[in-house]
Amino acid sequence: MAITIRDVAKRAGVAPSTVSRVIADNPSISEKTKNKVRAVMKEMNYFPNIYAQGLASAHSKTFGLVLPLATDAFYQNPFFPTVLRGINFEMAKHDYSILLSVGLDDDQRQKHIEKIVNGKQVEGLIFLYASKNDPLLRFAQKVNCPAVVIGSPDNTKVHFVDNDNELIGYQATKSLIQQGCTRIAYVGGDMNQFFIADRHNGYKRALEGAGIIYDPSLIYNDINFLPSDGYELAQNKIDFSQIDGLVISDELVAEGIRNYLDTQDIQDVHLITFSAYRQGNTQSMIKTSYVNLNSHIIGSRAVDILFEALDPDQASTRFIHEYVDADLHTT
Amino acid sequence: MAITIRDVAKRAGVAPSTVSRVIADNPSISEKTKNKVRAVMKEMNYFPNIYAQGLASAHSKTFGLVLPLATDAFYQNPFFPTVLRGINFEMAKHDYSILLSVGLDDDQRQKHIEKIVNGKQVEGLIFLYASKNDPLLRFAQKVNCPAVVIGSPDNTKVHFVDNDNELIGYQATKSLIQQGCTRIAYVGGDMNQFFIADRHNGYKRALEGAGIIYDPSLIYNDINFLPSDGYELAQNKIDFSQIDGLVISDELVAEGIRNYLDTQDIQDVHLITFSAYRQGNTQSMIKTSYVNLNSHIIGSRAVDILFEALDPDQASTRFIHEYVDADLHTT
DNA sequence: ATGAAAGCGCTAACAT
DNA sequence: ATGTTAGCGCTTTCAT
Repeated sequence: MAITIRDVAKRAGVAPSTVSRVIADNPSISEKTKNKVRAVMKEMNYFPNIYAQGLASAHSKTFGLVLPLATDAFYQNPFFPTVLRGINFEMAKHDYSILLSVGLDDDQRQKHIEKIVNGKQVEGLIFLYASKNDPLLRFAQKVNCPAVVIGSPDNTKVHFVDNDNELIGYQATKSLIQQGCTRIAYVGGDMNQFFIADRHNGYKRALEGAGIIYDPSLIYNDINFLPSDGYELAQNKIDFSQIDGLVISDELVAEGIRNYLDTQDIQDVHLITFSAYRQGNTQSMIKTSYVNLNSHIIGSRAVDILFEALDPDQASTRFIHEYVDADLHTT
Repeated sequence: MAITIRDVAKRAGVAPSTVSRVIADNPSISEKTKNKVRAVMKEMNYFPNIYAQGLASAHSKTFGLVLPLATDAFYQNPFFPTVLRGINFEMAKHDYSILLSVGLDDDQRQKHIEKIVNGKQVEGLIFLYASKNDPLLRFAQKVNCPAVVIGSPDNTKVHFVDNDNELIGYQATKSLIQQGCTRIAYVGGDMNQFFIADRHNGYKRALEGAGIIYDPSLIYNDINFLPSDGYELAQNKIDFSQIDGLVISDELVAEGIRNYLDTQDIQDVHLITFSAYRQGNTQSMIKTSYVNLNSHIIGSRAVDILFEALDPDQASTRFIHEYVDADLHTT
């Protein structure tokens, strides 16, 4: 058997509860006692049994992280590790752990979530995606499990954190307009994804604000989120003689498009895209501006919101919808 | 308070221990009793408290997953979600959970691992990367925590699963030779990473076996693992008039190179690369063969090996080094 | 095949 | 400021 709180207490000449209070850094324990107990803990290489703590305190100090299905191209996007870094950062600060939701299909995933939520292994859930009519999210709401979504779900009765996609679509487009562009195309993606639709709406509003007519033939939504997709789109679909600016929703797609333009020596088109973080290492002939999405902040805010939601002071039913600021970088 | 095993027992007219046995599907309980108890569990929406189970049984049914630092380009590689899928699959089968290792630097990560290992929150660790002289791996060994590395670490006293990188480097190169190539370049990466060095060695051996002289000027190792890196390499460094074949260690890099070749209408060069899984959606002018690494199997084998390592029957000290078969696909 | 009872290692009143 | 004590909800001998 491993070494327990009683062993430490005995050796330190105090009661187990005192050791427990030292672990929790309870202010009612004198510094002197704390130091003595801590010395003994170190000396004996004592570590509290997390499951015993969890059982006794009814706090698992763990959040569940719900990922999209592993086949999703999502994982290849810098957004994922960036937001994960933000979550890590905040969780580490609070000394909380992250439990991954396991499962290869919705049914498996739901069973697992059910188990860890009802089994009190997690105190809350972070959804790392927002999809339409998500059964897992519905489940979390049904069992009244605190949850926060990263992205904008089709469900306002839930906490979520996201960029203001309409706004950044607007700002990005406006920035191109201010640089003198008048024929601006938009490369989006699946319009069922809200952030795509929202950025598109912002794009549209910016055009209207500048008195530029919205031309549906300049909208490219039939595309996935990989560089090769952008490359092929640029090669086969886009007529660059017709445009002088391009708003690109996905940064990997933008990379593919930029690659294509470089080879063709097309230089008279402005690009703007949205970036989870700045790599800064791509030298290109093309003028590429970007909107920094500060995705790591999205991650850390999501964690904070979950802590707020856990707070028992918050008797009332309310939902936090938070938008993280993005900042524009023009070149 | 939530509903407990006693509540179920009372309602089912049995002892708590009987309910516990039903949960564990203990064969000494009659089918009749099992059915009755299960019905009551369902009726009362009972879920066992995982922390209470863990405390009483001394089994957390959880493995820790140690990821590389979140800034790593690793996350953008299809390898990551693919191997994660394999891990998921196997863990779900065994009804185990995955706890993520939290922390933004080695020190934080080590503290966290120390806590979850000594605190009995995890029964073993899966390292999702292999780096030289890894302090976290050393730590796991020091505290005698069962661990398995995905990749080939510089440490043979540990379990690991990987592809046989020397062999697949050899096979890939040989395949080009059989297709008639004689001037074959190799695009690798950081030679400090063992899989890069190993694939390179296989490449070298294949050349020697065919009587082709190894030409250091055809080796490109100064490159990162993103499509843009491949693109730039192809554009600025590689003289395609000098070669007729190209072995490319990383599939994203290969994508970038292929993009470049497509734009230049260079078609008289064979490409071969290594792929975590087959996307199959890239139509290119270039002949691209690939070695399917079956990375999802690497993930599931890693989990199985950890279970083996946990098995108390294995009194002896031994280390499993397992190589997952890759298969060659030529076009 | 099932029940009774003793913990697992910790926290949290309640004392003092 | 610290000790005493009674659980937290489950598993697991040991009985029968």
